[in-house]
Parts: sequence; structure tokens; C-alpha cells
Amino acid sequence: MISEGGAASVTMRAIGSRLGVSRGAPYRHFPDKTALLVAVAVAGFKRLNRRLGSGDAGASSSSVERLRRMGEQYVRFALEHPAHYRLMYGKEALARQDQPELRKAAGALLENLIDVIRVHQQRGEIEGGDPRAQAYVAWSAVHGLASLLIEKQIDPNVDVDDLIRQTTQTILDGMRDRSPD
Amino acid sequence: MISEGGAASVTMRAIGSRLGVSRGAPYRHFPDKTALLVAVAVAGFKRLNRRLGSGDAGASSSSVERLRRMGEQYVRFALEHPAHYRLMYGKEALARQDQPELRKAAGALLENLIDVIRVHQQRGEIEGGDPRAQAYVAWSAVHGLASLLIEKQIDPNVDVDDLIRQTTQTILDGMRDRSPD
DNA sequence: GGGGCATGTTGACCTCGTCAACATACAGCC
DNA sequence: GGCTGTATGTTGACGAGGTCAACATGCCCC
Repeated sequence: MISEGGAASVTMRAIGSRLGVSRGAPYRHFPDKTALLVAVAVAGFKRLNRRLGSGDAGASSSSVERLRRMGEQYVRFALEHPAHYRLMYGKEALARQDQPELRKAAGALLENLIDVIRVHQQRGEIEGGDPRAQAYVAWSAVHGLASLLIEKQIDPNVDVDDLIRQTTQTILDGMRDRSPD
Repeated sequence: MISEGGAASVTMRAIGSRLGVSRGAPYRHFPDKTALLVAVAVAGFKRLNRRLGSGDAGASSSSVERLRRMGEQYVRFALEHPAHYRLMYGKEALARQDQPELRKAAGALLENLIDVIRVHQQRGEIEGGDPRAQAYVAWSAVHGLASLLIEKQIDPNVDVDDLIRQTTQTILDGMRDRSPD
């Protein structure tokens, strides 16, 4: 429903009729609309997480290449499921309060990224320092790009593939180990 | 009102009473709620643009430093006005339709960034290539960082200043001209 | 067979965006 | 001064939507 008509089209009543039940039925499964949306958002994070992890198969290839591919998959996920992605990050649609489940799901994503970065640090491919901080930097870049693309802030004439590649490459170049200078 | 109670607290009726008028009064000035929010968002872009431009004064200092400061100011703006910033980018809260005024305001920001990047390219401080693409990369990084910080996706124990510095520095390192290698 | 739980239904209430009909007041013109 | 038009504000009403309470129903397990 999100992808069909945007988040605004997701109403408790519409969900009910979509499932052939009454408007009150969803309240037997979720305390309120926010909880339902949080559940959907959490599912999105798990989906994204699985997708990023699946790239592990090609871990044998050039190592930094794997990080690059993760970034690429990240942005591609957002482009394929824009409304879902927006929901995952848009606190606005959800409650003002922190949603522990959401935080946990997003946290899992971050931890995976940190692990990968740590591996590459140990191989000396990217500079040392707090892997968490580096994960945030990389995450910021791909999330920002995904967000700008989704919100149509980027000139549609630009080649998206090139832009994704250039973004991930720039980040990796910036993180490349320069200590042996 | 946005910063006080979140975007959800902004209702036409509340705006009216806040101004001491009736609920219908705002409709004499804006065709609908979306138009009003777009106007607020546009004002936000102008404000942000002005802030980024004001750094020009220190253009005499280390040149790349100016780009770094722009990024820093960008993120800082978002942190100071989180709800406003969210509104500026959150298409969700606004209409599904493209808002030409909003696009123009965001476009002006981009053009300024492109100009600055072009200058630094000419000085040979960052690598050549399409300045627009590089602007997008830089924009993605700061926007992503701002977004993650605002949405509280980043561990509050992390030193925000350090993270901002590291992000901008990584991007600049990644864009640094390596052609004379 | 009966109690309890899970699930679904419906009526009702409140908030909100929005519009139409109506009021008012001020500016500019004769 | 009086008239007229426009800008602005007010109020009633409508429909959509989130939510709750009271009520129904069907199934599992003892």
C-alpha cells in the first residue's frame, strides 16, 4: 500500500478493507497505527540487512570492492522501495517517541557495517581509528545519497549508477590508509 | 510550532489560535496546508543558504578549509533546527506533487555548492571531473549525516563535532586531486 | 459441555482539513 | 461624506481518519 499510494494512503481503515475485515480489526494486532508502521519499518531494516549481507558471497573478490558493493546495494534498495525506505527513517511519520525495536533493527545494520570495516582495517586497506566512526561516515554517505535520490533532489539527467559509484569510491578513497606515507 | 511540538502539532486550527484568529483565517493566505508548509520549507532553504554563504568571509583562510566549514555549518544548521530541516526534505509531510518553489530553493543551494567546488577544482585542490557530480557526493555526505543525527540513529556517546569533522575530512580526502601521482 | 481467549464488528467521539455563506473593515473614488 | 470593492476574518458543516468501548463469534482446552 505504501508503494502504491504513498504513506498517506495507509490508513487503518484502508488496511482493514484491503484484508477484507473491518476497520477495527487491525487494533487486535497492533495497539495503534504507529506500532503497525514501526513493525513495517523494522521488517524493512531486516530486508535491507539481509540484502547487504548477501554480498558476502563475493567476499573473495577484491576486498574493498565488497564495501563498494554494499554501498551500491544500499542505495539500490532505497531506489527500489522508496516509500518503505522513507518510512524506515522518517521519524515524522512515526511517533515522536523512540521506538526501541526500530533502534535495534537499525543498530543491527550498523553493527554489520562496523564488522566489515574492521576486517578491512585489519587488512590495512583502510585507515585505522574508530571503526564505528568510519561506519557512520560511510553510512551517512549512502543514506544521504539514497535520501536525495528518493526525494528527487538530484537532477534526473545525472546517471544514477555513475553517481552511486562515484560516491562510494570517494568515501573509500577518503578512508584509504595513508599512514605509510 | 514545529520545533516545539513536532510537525504533527502543526495544524491549521492551531496556527489560527496561535495567531489569535480563527481556524479559517489561514486559508486567506495559503490555499491549503501543503502550500503553507512548502512556504516554511522554502524559507528554511533560504536561511540555510544564507548561513552557508556567510562563511565566504573567511575565504582567505585555507581554501579547502572553507569547504569543510560549509559542511560543518550545514550539519550544524540541521542540528539546531531539526524539525525545520526534516520538513525541508521530507516529501512525506508535503504533497506528493513536485513543488517548483521548493525545488528552486534547494536548487539554489546546490548551485552555490557547485560554484565553490569549481573554484577549488581550478585551484587544483580537488580533482577535476563534473563539479555537479562532486557536489552531489558532498551534499549526500552532509545531508546523510545530518539526517542520521536528527533521527537519532547515531550513538549519542559519539562526539558529534568529531564526527562532523571526520565526515567532511573523508569526503575532501576522497576528492583530493591525485592526478599528479 | 463450558469457560476463556483470540478475533472481528459496529457505534460513537474527537480531531483535522476544507469549503461555503456570511460579516466586517479599510481604501480609493465620486 | 457616501459608495463600492477587496482583503480579511468567522462560523457552520462535511467527510476522512484514529481510536475506544460494547458487543458478537468461533475455537481450544479442560
